[in-house]
Parts: sequence; C-alpha cells; structure tokens
Amino acid sequence: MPEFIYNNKLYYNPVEFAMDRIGGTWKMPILWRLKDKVMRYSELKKAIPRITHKMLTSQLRELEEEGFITRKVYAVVPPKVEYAISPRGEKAIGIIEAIRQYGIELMKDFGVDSADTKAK
Amino acid sequence: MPEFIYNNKLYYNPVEFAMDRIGGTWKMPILWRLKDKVMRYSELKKAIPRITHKMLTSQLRELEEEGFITRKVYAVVPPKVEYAISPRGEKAIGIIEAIRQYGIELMKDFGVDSADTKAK
DNA sequence: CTGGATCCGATTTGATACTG
DNA sequence: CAGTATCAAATCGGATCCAG
Repeated sequence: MPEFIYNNKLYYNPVEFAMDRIGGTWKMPILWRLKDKVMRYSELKKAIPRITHKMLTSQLRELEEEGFITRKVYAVVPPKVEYAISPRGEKAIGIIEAIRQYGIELMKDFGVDSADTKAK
Repeated sequence: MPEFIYNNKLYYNPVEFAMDRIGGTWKMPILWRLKDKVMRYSELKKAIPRITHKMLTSQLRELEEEGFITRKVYAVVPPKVEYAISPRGEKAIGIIEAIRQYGIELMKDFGVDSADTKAK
C-alpha cells in the first residue's frame, strides 16, 4: 500500500489523491464544460444552474491553483474573466469520460432513468 | 444535461451518481481489497489500518445495501462475518483501476512520490 | 468478533450582504 | 460582471461505551 504526503495531507493510495484533485460534487462538471470551449464565469454559472456562487468561485480557485484550468482577466468594465482548460485538465477529461460511462451503466443497473425527473 | 432522482436525492449527471455510490474516502479501498478474496471484518480492519470502526462499518453497510458486496454471517461464537464482492461490485473494479492509473499519472505530473513518507 | 448508538468537534456548504 | 467576507446550517468523522 503506497503512502505519501502532499500539501500536508497524508494519502494512502493514488485513487484518493486523484479524487482529492478532481472529485467532489462540482469539479468534474466544471472541467467537463470547459472541455472544448472557453467560458466566462457567468456562462459557467448558467451552465451549472444549481451550483451556488460560493461553490463555483471556490471550486474554480482550487482547479486553477492546482493547474487544471487557467484564468484570464480582461481589464475592462464591467470585468470579463475567461476560464479555459489546461493541458493537465485535458488529461482529466479521459477519466471523467470513463467515470461518466460507468455511471450510465450503473444507472441502468439500478433501473434509474434520467426521464424520471421530467416525468414528475 | 440529464437530471434524475434516486433515493430522494436529485442528481445532475452520471458522474455524480457513480461517485455517490463508490466515492468517498473508503469505498474504493474496500472494494479493491475484496477484488479477489473474501474477507472478514477484522481482516479488512487490519488491511486498512487507519479506517475507524465507525467508518468501516458504515461504509460496509452502504456497500451492502447498494449491492456492491455481500455479507455472510456464520452462526458461531464468537461471530464470524465474511464480506465478498458481488457482480455489481466487480463491475466497479474496472473503473477503480482506471482511476488508480490516472491517479498515478497525476502524482507523477505533480511530482509526488510515494517514497516521500518512508523517506521521512 | 462484530456492530450498533451516542456525543461532540471539525469541516463543508448555503444564504446573504458588500465591493470595484 | 466577478469576486470576497461573514454567519449559520448541515454533514462528516472520531472517540467512546454498550451488547450479543
């Protein structure tokens, strides 16, 4: 069993390390949306409607600090800030796609249908 | 963007659904250890030393309730309980392996080495 | 040996107000 | 438009005790 320290935190395996970088409720959805286009803060906010302002901001900060996305500020009024995926972020897209496929299979296995909500 | 309800919780995408099933700090490590062998509670506890009693039991319960593992109780004194991976759990092993590989790549990318701890 | 229950502190998240 | 700060609510996790 590997065991290592990163950023003052003790990790026990690579899975835990990876999930700490791109896991959580919002990071993968954010990266996924930046997959093939640059987006402004407000566009991301609209694209992920239920995320709160605080969570979107904090998750973007963390993704930026760890090099998965880049942040470009335009010196205009009102402010314009564009977020784009970085090479490191692009490497994450593959595993996100894999998890996504697994999730779809799992949903079938559980008999969950994405039409359920609309049906309500 | 798909959107559906499972177990009274609203999900926005398959990734979130999958991570709610097998995510968190301990579920993948548990499934991973049951990959190719049946294990007793105490064996799991030893194999994942830093997990607490409370977390191990609660995570085993959830994995069992959602069909990723099976639980077999022997009517003996003292009690003997064996946990084994189920077909649904076996399907999870593939994605865990993929995440593991990604995690290893990510660690290299970050310059993290599993020898760090031992070096200390 | 296995596991449930309780207490409690720590961490996370949401709502809201404020700023250039 | 984008972002920060603050407070409160909710969730999570660890330690501990009891039980068959």
